[in-house]
Amino acid sequence: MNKEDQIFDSALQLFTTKGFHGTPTSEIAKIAGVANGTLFHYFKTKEDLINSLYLKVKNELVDESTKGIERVETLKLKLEFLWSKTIHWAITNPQKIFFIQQYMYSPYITSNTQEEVDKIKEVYIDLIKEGIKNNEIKEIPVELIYNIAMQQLFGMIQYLVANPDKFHDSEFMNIAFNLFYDILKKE
Amino acid sequence: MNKEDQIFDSALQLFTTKGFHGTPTSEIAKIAGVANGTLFHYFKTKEDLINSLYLKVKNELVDESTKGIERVETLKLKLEFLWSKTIHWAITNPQKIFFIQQYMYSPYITSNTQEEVDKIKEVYIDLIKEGIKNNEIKEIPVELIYNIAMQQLFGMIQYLVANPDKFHDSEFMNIAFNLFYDILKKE
DNA sequence: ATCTTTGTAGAGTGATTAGTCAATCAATAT
DNA sequence: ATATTGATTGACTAATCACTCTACAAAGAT
Repeated sequence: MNKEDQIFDSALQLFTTKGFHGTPTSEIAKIAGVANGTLFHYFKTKEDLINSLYLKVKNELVDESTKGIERVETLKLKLEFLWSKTIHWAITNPQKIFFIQQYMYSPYITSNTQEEVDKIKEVYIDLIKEGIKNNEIKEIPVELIYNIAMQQLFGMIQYLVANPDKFHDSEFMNIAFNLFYDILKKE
Repeated sequence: MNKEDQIFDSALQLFTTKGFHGTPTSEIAKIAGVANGTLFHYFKTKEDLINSLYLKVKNELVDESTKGIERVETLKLKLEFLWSKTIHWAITNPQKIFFIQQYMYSPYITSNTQEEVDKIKEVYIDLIKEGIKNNEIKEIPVELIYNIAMQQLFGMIQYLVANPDKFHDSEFMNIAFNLFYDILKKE
């Protein structure tokens, strides 16, 4: 693994467990196995590091959850695909989802980064818009549906991280998905 | 206002805009209009301060949203009562809800504080349990329903803070509540 | 072969900060 | 009156930290 990724990994771990200003760059470098100065070769400032990390993790989440979705036919199946892929990614990367939850409202994430993140989420927004147009999703402001659905999904993930056995209970997962789908679908 | 509350106010404002370690205690004291030493008379450490603040704000949220609920008759009306009271409180105290969202997953909040917070939320849990017993709420693990409902509510609040005019659109608010109620209610 | 760019190191620095401390001050009790 | 307790102050300190700087190594480019 290259040094940049080693720094990312180390920063992810430390920022989630000790907070942004609670983590010295020297410790990030140490855990990453590089010199302090090397960190500043790859990232101009500590803020630059956390912003790059946030963007990277968000991108990974979207990429992982949408990879292969074009082969899925109906909207409902697409939503189920996204829903379960996201949960799967979250369960296997609890540190990353925890990082997102912790820093999505943080002042260390600049508005510039937030704008970049907003661009990424267009994939989801487009899907919702299409669903509304085809009369499959409720006619409610897209931003609202997106917010509610995302937050609800986070709530589900939280529960599954605390109760991992449920993740393999397919009956449960089916009910769980419908909890998600029912708020979106037009009856 | 007493000095302790002045410190709380100042800390709330600074922690949300500059982060925990991003805010010097000296600045908290300055904005609060007290001496640096006074802060440490009321709070043993800076961590003690943010934990006390978190507990205080969470308590306020629950108190404000449940005040007067005993006079409401049906479960559905109780839920609507809670839902709209919470939103109202959030809209009039955006700084506080922002603080909660930002620090609920933060490592600065000790597990001790989290336990205290868990005790407070029992009010909501009891209501859900009662609803399940009376066949009015879906038979799904209480923790899950609570998580999902809360997170969804946060999503709604986020949207309303960004679109404040919608808050006075009663038709919209009605649809919005049903978005919340539908995931809970047993059909 | 020589030059240029890029990566890596880690000691050093100037600035900042959480928390202490000794000294008053105010209020209440005895 | 006197003692006791708690409130308040702000200068001080020991430690820490983000970032710089200089030096050197490796790898391409010419």
